[in-house]
Amino acid sequence: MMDAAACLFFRHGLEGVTMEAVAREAGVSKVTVYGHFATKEALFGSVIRRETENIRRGLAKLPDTHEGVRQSLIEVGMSLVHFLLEPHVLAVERLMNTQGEQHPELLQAFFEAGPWATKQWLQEKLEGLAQTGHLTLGVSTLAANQLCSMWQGMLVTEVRMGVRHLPSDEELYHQVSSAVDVFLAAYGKASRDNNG
Amino acid sequence: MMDAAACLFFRHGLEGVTMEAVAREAGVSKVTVYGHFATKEALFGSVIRRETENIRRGLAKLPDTHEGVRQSLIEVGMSLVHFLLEPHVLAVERLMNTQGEQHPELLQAFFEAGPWATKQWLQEKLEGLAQTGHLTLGVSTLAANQLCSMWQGMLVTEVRMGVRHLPSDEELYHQVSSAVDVFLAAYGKASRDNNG
DNA sequence: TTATTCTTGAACGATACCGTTCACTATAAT
DNA sequence: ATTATAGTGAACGGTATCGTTCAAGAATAA
Repeated sequence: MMDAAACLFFRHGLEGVTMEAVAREAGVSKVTVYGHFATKEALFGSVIRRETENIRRGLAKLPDTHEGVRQSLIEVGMSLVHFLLEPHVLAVERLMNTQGEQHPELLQAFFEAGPWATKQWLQEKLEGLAQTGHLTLGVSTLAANQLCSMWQGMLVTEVRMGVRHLPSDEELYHQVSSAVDVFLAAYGKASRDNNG
Repeated sequence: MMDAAACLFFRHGLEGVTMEAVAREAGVSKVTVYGHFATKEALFGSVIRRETENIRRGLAKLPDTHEGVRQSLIEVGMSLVHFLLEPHVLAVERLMNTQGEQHPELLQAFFEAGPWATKQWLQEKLEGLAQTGHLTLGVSTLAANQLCSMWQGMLVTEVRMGVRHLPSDEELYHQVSSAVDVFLAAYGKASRDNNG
């Protein structure tokens, strides 16, 4: 039943979905829907919270880093961008873009489970690599931000907004590996100055 | 009258605005509004096209690059991010995020006048700097994308979505200049390998 | 069997908004 | 003065959706 709602919200947005449509899609009666969710907003909130939790779990599965720094960062970057391009994730991002203003708590929770958690996680990984001498970081929070931003580039946004198709794996690899190389040119072990 | 509509659309989105509200805000009668715009969609389209044109003009005013590459790129980056953080620009981005699916032509026009024009412009500037020997580029389209992405980081998105306040000028300068330094570490004149 | 719970279809009142119509007014040009 | 142009307020029909109610059916537990 929440599956049905999620599916419809993903396709038509909050305002584009009728409680009757949810009921129909779920194969139940409208009264039953109202029996479980007092209002449409409540249903929407439940759906978003579930998907947010889903994102949290997905991000927790990002591959760990190891000593082969370049290869390692490329793997993480590919996994991350791949994940961000999954239909469910794109859909939740779209929904938060459209409904975030009306639902600040959901928006906050989404950011904490998604972008901010990712950045925090990456930052800690980078600091770890720096402490073992595999990187020469400046401000780690800036570095994580930069790497994340370059990994995604304009790609994720363009796909999310529907002005671009999904990239091929080669294209994605190009973008991610090039980002890692730029990153390592600045923060790699042998970098001469680390802009500080 | 379009000013009134723009103001309301910016605040409440397309669906959140009534033609009567537009009429009231503009200080005219609803019939008059319908006299100028056959339907609400038409009015919305006109507003968006006007604002898109406004963005195009704003981006055309970005400072030119010069031989002091680092300083130059910092200036451009600061100008760009400053511009992207202007309320009108943020508002249009928000609207395109929410209504882009329903209005593909407007969305396309917005991207061509905004993000894509910016990237194209930057790419040409970078190529110019490379030809005069001030940069050692790899794939110029990747490089422009990376620089743009690092300049903005997660900042613009966070502000647009309302989970963050406007940054101070110092904070912005930190982000932009650090991005330029990373960029130059990879593509600067004296870079050893330019990740090819 | 009986009682309880959950579900169902259908209909309802209330509200909101769209886009239109109509009869009327004001302003300005010819 | 007459005509044209543009605007005005008020009301209308139509449609859509919300959240609720009601009488009745099906399944489950005691």
